[in-house]
Amino acid sequence: MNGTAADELYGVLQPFFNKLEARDALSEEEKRALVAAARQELKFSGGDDIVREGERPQRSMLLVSGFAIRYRVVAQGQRQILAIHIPGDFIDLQSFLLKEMDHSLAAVNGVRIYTYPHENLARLTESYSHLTRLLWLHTLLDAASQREWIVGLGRLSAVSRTAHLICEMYVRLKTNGLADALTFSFPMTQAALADALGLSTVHVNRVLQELRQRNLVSWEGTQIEVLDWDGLRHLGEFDDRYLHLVREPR
Amino acid sequence: MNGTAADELYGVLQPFFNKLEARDALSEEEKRALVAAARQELKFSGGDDIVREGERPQRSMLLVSGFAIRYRVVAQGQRQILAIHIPGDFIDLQSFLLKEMDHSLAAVNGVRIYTYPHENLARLTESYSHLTRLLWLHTLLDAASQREWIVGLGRLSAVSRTAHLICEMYVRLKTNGLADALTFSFPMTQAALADALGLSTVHVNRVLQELRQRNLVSWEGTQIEVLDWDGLRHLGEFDDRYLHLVREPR
DNA sequence: CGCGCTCTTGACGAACATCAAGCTCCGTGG
DNA sequence: CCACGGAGCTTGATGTTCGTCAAGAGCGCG
Repeated sequence: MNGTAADELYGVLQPFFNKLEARDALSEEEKRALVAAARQELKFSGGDDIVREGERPQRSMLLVSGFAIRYRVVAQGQRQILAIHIPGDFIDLQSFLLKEMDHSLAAVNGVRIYTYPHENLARLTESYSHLTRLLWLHTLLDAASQREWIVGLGRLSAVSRTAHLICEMYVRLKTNGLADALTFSFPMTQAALADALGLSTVHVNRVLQELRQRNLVSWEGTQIEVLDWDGLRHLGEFDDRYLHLVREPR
Repeated sequence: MNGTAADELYGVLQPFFNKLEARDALSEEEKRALVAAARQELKFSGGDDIVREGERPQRSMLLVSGFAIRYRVVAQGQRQILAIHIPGDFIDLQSFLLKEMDHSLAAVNGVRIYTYPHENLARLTESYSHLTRLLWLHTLLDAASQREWIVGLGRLSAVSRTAHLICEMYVRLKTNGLADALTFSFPMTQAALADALGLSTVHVNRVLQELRQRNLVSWEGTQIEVLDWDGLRHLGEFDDRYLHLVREPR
């Protein structure tokens, strides 16, 4: 990759660097190694599958623009979304070590992705032990979010669960440098949201009405504005501890 | 640690080695490194907390006997179990990189644990890159189970979810070398099971009655026998792909 | 012997799903 | 410019799965 392309990539990876730097220092050398290990860019349209369950991808993917989801489909055809990814997220870092996909990945809207061949990742783990730990950490943050979803699905009401999700999306977007004030763009439909929250679309609709009625959020089209952060946080029992937003040596 | 103690430890770690060797080859040198990095043994009784949310442990813990759970408690005082751990599981490997606990760990019955100081783990990641990847893999397997729980909680009925859990416990125990035929010991009460499945104890009781009535499992005290593996697997939509039981280079 | 823990059972209620229909908005083609 | 169609959102009526409450039975343990 030549100088100009590398410079451009450096800028595009900023949300990813923000995400890591919110948890630990990242040296210039490490950033350059991450830029150098990236390969070609991919684009997908909303609704497209990016990788499917059962496949054995030879590369991992870093989302640089748009939203993506992980999901599984159960016997009766219902879908359960496992994670919602935003720019700066490595959406497929698992596959580096798990090899076979145990779930699928899809684009929510138009997305741009940079790919990291598994052999490049393996080389990074041979030479950069601190960076390796940061990539490992990245997958642990995914796992922490998943635990939070388990708590929500198992023990919170539909309204609380929804409030929690909005809180999580806001804080994660802000961490990656993609939200300011209390407004952000969120391109999921109510049907997709239902698949994330383990609800029916009808019920999601009623839950959103309740959130609006309580003056907690305004949600128009793909634009969300949090009107009452403390109220929303309290309703969703949201505590950002599980996002581990402490910059310290790891 | 002297020779005799190391030899004993080598034997005690067998379930852990089994777990890793079900996914990749583990060299003698790597095993010796794992033995050498272990420090003192801890014991807890059933019901004891092992680590609590908010703490910053300086070491990770490998479970060598007994069962342990991760859990969180929500505002109304209800508990949600996030994972059930068996001998051979590293129950607290996250804390090596996440630093602060975002959930608690408790012993289900009497447990024995070996500790790995974080500095020892850091040293392993500096010198043994393949072993590092295997430890990373270990946390990815936890995450894969969590995704499966999300699917169950979001989209499966109470009976299916329960059937799925029994299937998972059996396969994991067998992988670690702790179950033969279709029988295994499972020390969780129905109340604890309810906290794992996101149900009430009353409903768990009725679900278990249904599983018995359908001749899928026999469950007496802490002893479970799977009577109809295919029936149970089908009911729980269980597919062991997510456990990644393929021995291949990682 | 009595206490506490676990399991069990029945009656009732709440939170959600399902079904069905109509609505709004927006892009597309004639 | 308007008709058309589809996707997403909204609403009402009804049904089901599960929770809650309450009580009792069995059993191990001190």
